[in-house]
Amino acid sequence: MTNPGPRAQRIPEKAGDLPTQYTASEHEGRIWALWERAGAFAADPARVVSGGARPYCVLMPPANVTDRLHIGHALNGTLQDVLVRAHRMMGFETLWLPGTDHAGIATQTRVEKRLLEEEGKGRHEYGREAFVARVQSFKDQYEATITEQLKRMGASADWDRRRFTMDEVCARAVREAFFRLFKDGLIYRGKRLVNWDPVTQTALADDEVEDREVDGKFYYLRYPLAHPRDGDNEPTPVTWSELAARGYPRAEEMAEDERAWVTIATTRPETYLGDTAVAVNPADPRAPALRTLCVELPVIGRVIPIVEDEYVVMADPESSDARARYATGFLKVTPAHDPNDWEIGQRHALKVINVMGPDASISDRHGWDDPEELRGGAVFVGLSREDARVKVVQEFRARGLVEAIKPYRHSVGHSYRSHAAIEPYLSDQWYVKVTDDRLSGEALRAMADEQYEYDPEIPFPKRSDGRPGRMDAKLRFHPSRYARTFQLWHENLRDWCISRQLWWGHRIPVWGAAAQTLGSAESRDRLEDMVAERLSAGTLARWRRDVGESHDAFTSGEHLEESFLCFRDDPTPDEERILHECGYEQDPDVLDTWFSSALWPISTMGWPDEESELLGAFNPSNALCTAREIITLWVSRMVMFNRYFREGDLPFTDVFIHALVMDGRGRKMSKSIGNGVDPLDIIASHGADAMRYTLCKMTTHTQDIRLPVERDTRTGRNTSPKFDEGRNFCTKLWNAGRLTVMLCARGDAPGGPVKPVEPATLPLVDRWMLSRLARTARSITRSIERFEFSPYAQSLYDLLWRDFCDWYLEAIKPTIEGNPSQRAVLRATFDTILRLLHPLTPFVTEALFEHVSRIEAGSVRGVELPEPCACGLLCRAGWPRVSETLIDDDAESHFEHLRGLVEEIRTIRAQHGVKPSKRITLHAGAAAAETIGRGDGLVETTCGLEHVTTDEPAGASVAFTYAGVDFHVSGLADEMDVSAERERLGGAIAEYEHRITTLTARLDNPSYVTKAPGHLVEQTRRELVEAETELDQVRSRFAGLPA
RNA sequence: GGGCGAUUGGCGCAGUUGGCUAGCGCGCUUCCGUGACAAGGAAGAGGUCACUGGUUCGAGUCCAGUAUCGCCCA
Repeated sequence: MTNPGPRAQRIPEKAGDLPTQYTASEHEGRIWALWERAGAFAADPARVVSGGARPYCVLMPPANVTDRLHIGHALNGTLQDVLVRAHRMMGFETLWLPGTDHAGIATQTRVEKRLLEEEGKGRHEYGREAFVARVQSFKDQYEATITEQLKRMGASADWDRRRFTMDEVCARAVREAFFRLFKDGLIYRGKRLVNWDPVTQTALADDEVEDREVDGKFYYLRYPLAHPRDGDNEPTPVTWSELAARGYPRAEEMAEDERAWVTIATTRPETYLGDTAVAVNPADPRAPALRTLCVELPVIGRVIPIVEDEYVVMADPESSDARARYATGFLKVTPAHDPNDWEIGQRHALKVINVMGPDASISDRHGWDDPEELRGGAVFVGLSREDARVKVVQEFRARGLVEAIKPYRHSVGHSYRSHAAIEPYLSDQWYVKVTDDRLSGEALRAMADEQYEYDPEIPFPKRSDGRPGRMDAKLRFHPSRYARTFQLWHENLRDWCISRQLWWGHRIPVWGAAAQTLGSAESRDRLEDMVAERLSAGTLARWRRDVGESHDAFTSGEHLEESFLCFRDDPTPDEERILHECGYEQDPDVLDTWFSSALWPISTMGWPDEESELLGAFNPSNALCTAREIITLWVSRMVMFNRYFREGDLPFTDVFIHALVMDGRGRKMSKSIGNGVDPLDIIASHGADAMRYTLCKMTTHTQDIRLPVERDTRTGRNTSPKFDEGRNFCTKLWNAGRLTVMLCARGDAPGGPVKPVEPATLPLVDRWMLSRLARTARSITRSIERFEFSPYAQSLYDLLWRDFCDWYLEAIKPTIEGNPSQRAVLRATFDTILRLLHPLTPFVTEALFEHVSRIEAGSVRGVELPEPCACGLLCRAGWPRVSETLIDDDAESHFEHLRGLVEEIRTIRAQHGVKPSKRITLHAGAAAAETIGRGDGLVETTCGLEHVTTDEPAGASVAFTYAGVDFHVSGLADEMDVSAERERLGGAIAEYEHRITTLTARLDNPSYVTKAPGHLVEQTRRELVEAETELDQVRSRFAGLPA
């Protein structure tokens, strides 16, 4: 480190130049500006492509533009920045690619809400284009805020490469990906029950639905029995006597001329309007008697069959299963409004009657239009589902058909965005066939072999084309248990609904029409020409869907075929005209946000342009840092898409799953509770480095993070005392730097070229310090590789505070002046610490480096500190290479021995109330004195000794034994404090006695002696002998005390 | 319902293949304004490692079960 560059010519700093405290706000802005001006975080893909450097790339999970970042994002960002800064220093060509996500439904909902509050208008009053423009400006605002927050945290991302999921580059990738999947038959349109959010009026993916416990009721409704309809005649009622004749259990107990009924139990009476069957378990004793019979739905008069299906839970009041206790054995089947009923409907070919509109009110315009039924049912049309429920129960009650109502607590799906109860809703949606082996199979095959759990029950997904089905990629999760989450998800995957009835998002590039209906012969010809031409050019994909007989009543019986055209690029105005003439319309829906997020690893790098340097240099990327729930939402989809579009390449090789940040009471941070924390608030109260240090320290592989939140009454901002630790650490570091600068400023500067200092020739403390340095450098480099963030922070804490400050700096104070070798060690050590620490606390280390890098001192053999690039900044300096030859076991054990002695003496001083400034004398035997002497003054300096002597003490003294050797200290006071000494020795006796008991017990156990490893038994024996001698000595001293 | 995690001094947490006289930070007690640092220094007090069994010479650590809390997916 002697490189006498231009900086080395400058006059060394004086201590007075540095204040005694590190005030983060005085440095952070200035240092960020230095980094930015130097372009320190810009990645150069050309260096990778040309083979000039190894790549390291982290993709920042794009933050939603719905809101400011909270402390959870700060954690996420800190961990990534640690990885990125460390690898940059290690010489990798490093890219950290930042960006934001348009977050379709979340953003649209927020903007709609805001517009409604501020301007009293809904989105339809603006129109699509104007509304999207409003969302756009909302997005701009939050994107700027988020970027600012990340920069203030010190995020060393390549900001010039920032992307947004809806910018042009990303949109192109979305368009191309959709086209290819469509062409390859991996996107289809399906009529299914979807999770419908009636407030935002869009379909939701399964994972956007949250289950919540709700206090509801079970309604017991009687459905009158009838014979199947005979033509248009009124249905014929079934009486109890008739049922009795059919062998229906206990029917004879009923009034025989009265009309018979079955009782169904439901939590949603309003859906009875869409019932198309009643189901009973075939094993139910009542089932045979009911075969061929129907029920007649009250009020609307629909006659529906009774079907037998094993799904139906049989009634059992004694059962431990709540469903059986509440069940009657009869289940109303509403295929259009319940996913389970949908399945039953499919099995029994039942009609599907949708009785609700998109806002979940009862409607006669979305599939329920039987005029006869509507005569009676008109009273329900237009009611909300809640009002309809009340009305239905009223109508049933008026007819004596309500048997009971019981309270019932059950879980109901709610929209994660609007929090409205989800309505299972029948609609046409686009799906990605992720269950296809080309997608989910590839995701499983991506897993690193040692993380995949083989199950003999589940055959390993072999490729459909017969290529080997072994793991061929190396996707690893950290901690490894999350691999299981990933695996189970893909083994139980369902197709992914990707259309959203929103305006904010990527519009689905499909034009659709009922194929046989519209257009003149001429325009149809022109359409066919256009299609043929585009098909051969590969810019269009077509799919015809045979929808058979429509479920919708208004087209019932009609055979339908629909035609869909997917355009690789936008149709020309001419083409659009033809499309319109032939009845084609572009799908009004947009894609699920995760569709564009899934492409993030490649879209941000320029895909589908395969020539893109970024793509070639940095895909696959290295580490992805994210939270647990993201494994299924995002990681899975990125893996599937990256492999599909990039011939099996992974989006990244390692996934680190970090903790969830909760408040002090273990609750998730949320807006509604108001326990969220803005990182800028913490930066204001503690500084960015303190925040980063603390978050990192809390990141272990098991625990979620509890963060007690306090409101600072002075500023009105949230803060947390948790961050004090980080702030204290920064202050300590600052002062260590301050002292280092001061100590190095004294004495003569080395004149001319100096040979590197040879560690073997140095005093004990220096050899010990270098050994500790080498050990720590090795362990933290390993911690970073293993995503062990807490041990990384912890070992640097120990190195800086416990080793460097508490012992090294204290020990060298008297000797460093006029000792260039020691100055070299001091400087090299502190410089190394700064570098190792930089990824964690970048601002304070950069600020100190400005001073430390100017220190003139020689180099130390074995400590290589590569100079920063031209910018001279620590963030572009090389990772320290501390040779393992510096690890010196002898120096460490000698040092530990002396440290123990020092602590013994300090304890005696404290117990005898000796003032810190008071110098005392240590009396030791010749051998011990020699050992102390080889410590080069360590003992004398660190426990306030006047000197060490082999003479017997003349006046009052205190005797003690350390490591089996007798010592005395004198000069504590004029007279010995007898009561203090009695207390001290009494405590020591108790301790030795306890020790001897446990050691003796261990050795008395014959199996310990025979079975435990020999060296352990030996050690135990040695310790026992030592303890026994020392106990004897302490006892005799205690006895010898004056009364 | 399936999967995963946690339970260690007053509080927040470490403890990697079993060898521990169980560590760290905050807080607490006593002393110290000493020439880096009071956001500091020195010395202390404080824990039957949730519970019950098992394996082992030896269990905070491994196994089984119980209880409580939490997360993810249905």
